[in-house]
Amino acid sequence: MNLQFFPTDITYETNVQGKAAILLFGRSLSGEKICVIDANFEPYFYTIPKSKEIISQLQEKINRISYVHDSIRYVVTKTEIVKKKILRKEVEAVKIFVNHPSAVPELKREIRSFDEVQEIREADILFVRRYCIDKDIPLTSPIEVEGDLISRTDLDVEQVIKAKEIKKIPKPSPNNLKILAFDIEVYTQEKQYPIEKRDPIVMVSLYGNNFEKVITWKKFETDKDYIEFVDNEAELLIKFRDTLVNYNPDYLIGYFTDGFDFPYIKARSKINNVSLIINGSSIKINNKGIEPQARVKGIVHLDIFKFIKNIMAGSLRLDNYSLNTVSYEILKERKIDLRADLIGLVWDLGGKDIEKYCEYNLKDSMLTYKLAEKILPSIEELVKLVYIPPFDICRMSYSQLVESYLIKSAKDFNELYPNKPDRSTVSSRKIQTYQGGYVFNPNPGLYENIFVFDFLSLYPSIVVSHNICPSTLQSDKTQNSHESPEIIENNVKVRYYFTSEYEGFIPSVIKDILLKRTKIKSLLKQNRDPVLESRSYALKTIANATYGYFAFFGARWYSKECAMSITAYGRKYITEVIEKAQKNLINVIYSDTDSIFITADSKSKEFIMDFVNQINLELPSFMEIELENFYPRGIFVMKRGENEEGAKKKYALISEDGRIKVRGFETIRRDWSYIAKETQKKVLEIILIEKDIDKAFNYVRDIIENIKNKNIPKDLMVIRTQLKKSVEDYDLIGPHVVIAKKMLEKGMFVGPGSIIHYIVEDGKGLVRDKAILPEDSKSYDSKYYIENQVLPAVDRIFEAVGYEKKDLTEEKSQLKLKEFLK
DNA sequence: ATCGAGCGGGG
DNA sequence: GTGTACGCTCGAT
Repeated sequence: MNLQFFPTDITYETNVQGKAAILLFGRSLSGEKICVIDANFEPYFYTIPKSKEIISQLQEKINRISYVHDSIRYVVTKTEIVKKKILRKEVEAVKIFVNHPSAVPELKREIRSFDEVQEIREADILFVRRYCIDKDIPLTSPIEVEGDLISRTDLDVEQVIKAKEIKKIPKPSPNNLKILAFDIEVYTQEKQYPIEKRDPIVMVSLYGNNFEKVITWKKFETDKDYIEFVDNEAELLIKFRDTLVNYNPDYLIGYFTDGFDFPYIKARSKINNVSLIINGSSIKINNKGIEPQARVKGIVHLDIFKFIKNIMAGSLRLDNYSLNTVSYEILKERKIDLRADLIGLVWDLGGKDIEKYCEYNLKDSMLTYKLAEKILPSIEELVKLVYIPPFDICRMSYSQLVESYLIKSAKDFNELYPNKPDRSTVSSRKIQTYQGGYVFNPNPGLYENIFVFDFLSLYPSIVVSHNICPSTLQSDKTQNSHESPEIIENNVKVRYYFTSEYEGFIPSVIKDILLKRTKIKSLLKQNRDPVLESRSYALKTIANATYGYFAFFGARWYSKECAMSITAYGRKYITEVIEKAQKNLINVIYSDTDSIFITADSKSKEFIMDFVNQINLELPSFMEIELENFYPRGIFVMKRGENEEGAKKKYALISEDGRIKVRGFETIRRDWSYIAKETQKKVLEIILIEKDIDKAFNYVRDIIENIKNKNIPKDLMVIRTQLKKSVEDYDLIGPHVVIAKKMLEKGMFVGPGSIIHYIVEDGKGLVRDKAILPEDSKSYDSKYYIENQVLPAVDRIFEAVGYEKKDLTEEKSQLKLKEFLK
């Protein structure tokens, strides 16, 4: 039979012959959920001999490899001698085919030890990724399969096809993929976070196209027909699984579901002794790295928080990335305002109030669904560009995206992609520093009418126009080579040279991206098209990350010389713009790498936009500056001349709609006391909204006075820290560990995950010696709260507007204020 | 100065 | 899973 479908998820299994077979899950054009199994693909990798002459000898030796380990056979099935390129130079390599993906790491170790071998290449690409690239199958775009229907009772799909042949349909068409969003609510004690071992899941919501459901296990009177009651948590879990499989979405969307919901569901399933099998497999939490990932076989689980945080945060510039904040920014819609830590109370009380939490639960899923509708097209465009499955694209960082795109592109250039750097290389790269982007530090202070411009394609266009690439870097200057601006390296002035004889691998990849984007943008000028907008976004995302990639310590195509040359050109271009602005009497207050902040002063918005348009006409092709936003007021706290590497960039801006954007102030964290967080927030508000520095100053002095006189309620003095492991496992005893021990002695429940609340009391010694349970505390250490909490949160702000730290603490220093106001 | 530990997101 | 894992800040030592 012959079938067209949109593949969404890819994995592999080992069949009865001991061979790997690819499983492609997806949706047919007629809307059925299907699985295509393709056993016609073999793993392979390359080795490069020390010299050309011994290549046949090496090939012979490799052909004979075969061994058994733990009763698994690892065999070289075939070898070929092939011509490849490394940084544009031709090499001969042995292409080694093996019987199974797991044979690759085994056999590569063996072959690497041969005397004839220079190095191993391309032995670390995932089998499924290799398949997508070699067979030219980008997921989510239409595929045609020729094959036979087979029966697979373990798979929750409508059809399973064993593929004979599979190929991409070149004509793009919009997909018909189904989205379902979900969210759980967990029994929570007041002012605490839930603990897996103790607190059950009380409800779960699911939201799709014309589909809404909340499952909960405590009955109450309700006329909401989306609420479904079950008897207990175990049934809730089973109902969740069944609802999911019945709806059978292609994408299952959540918000921080990798880090919270799925690990929680998994843990509670174990406690309730229920197994949630989907497509013959349980939910897998990959916990090996720092951040867990939750995988459901055959359904693409996307934690959109990851994509927002890793990829979109740079352009969103929000001060936190909670569902509420992000929804408000993107959808202009907020969460229902309910305290999540009171669920436990309401649940125990029972009755109609639980309904409010059902609505709250559903709203979270709905917001997540709506965010996915906005974001998914961009993820899908990246999937088609980079040839990585949506599951991985959603969780990738910028550098991984760029690297994956380069690996995919390497095939078109017959390039062998480089190996990853080893540990020692990584650590030596980490300590390397060099001149970065140009930073124009402002004089600290309060500014009005601020325009922010971004110099977006600055670095990618430099890469293209000056052919900057590890493959074009020359040891000496030659005729017609590109010469970088002067760079200071280890106190010596140097320049780098890049050949113009041929186009480098990376510049031509980036040029292709920029050309495609230019074409799309001109189409977009005629007609608005959400798909093209997403494509443009995807192209921009990759292009803008190239510079950072050259300088990233883990990069395969790392090049300090390239990175330095790019920033050197960048400094040249951005300082030229700054100089032109100043010639036009436009006041530049701040600039960092690729953004420029100016104040309008008496200039009209038209004047400034005209200036920007003029700059864009003069800039080389692809380069342009765009208006990022306008801010009526902003406060900058760094000093001009304080331009050393890594200097913290701190500023706060208020936009026309009254929202405050904060950069570089770190007090949104849980482990600061409320008094510190509140004071900082208030100070920024008074300065930015009320424009009253005087008032802000006196506000802080009052707070400090009140702390000294012990007039602050002790609730505001509480510091919260989470216990991450059992108390006996700690080597380093911090204040929260001491308190946890005390709580255990008192017979209170404390375990990994508990939030420990404490107050720092008067006394001698370390902070931990002074830490005390809030209910036992009679007073608090004023000095600690003033000097370690409140002042660090606000002192730089006041320095920016002309005060010193001591002005805040010393008795009566109104003089300074008067001086400043003159 | 170095190192362990927690934060974020989630409830 | 043909694999690797964040970047920063504070307190203790």
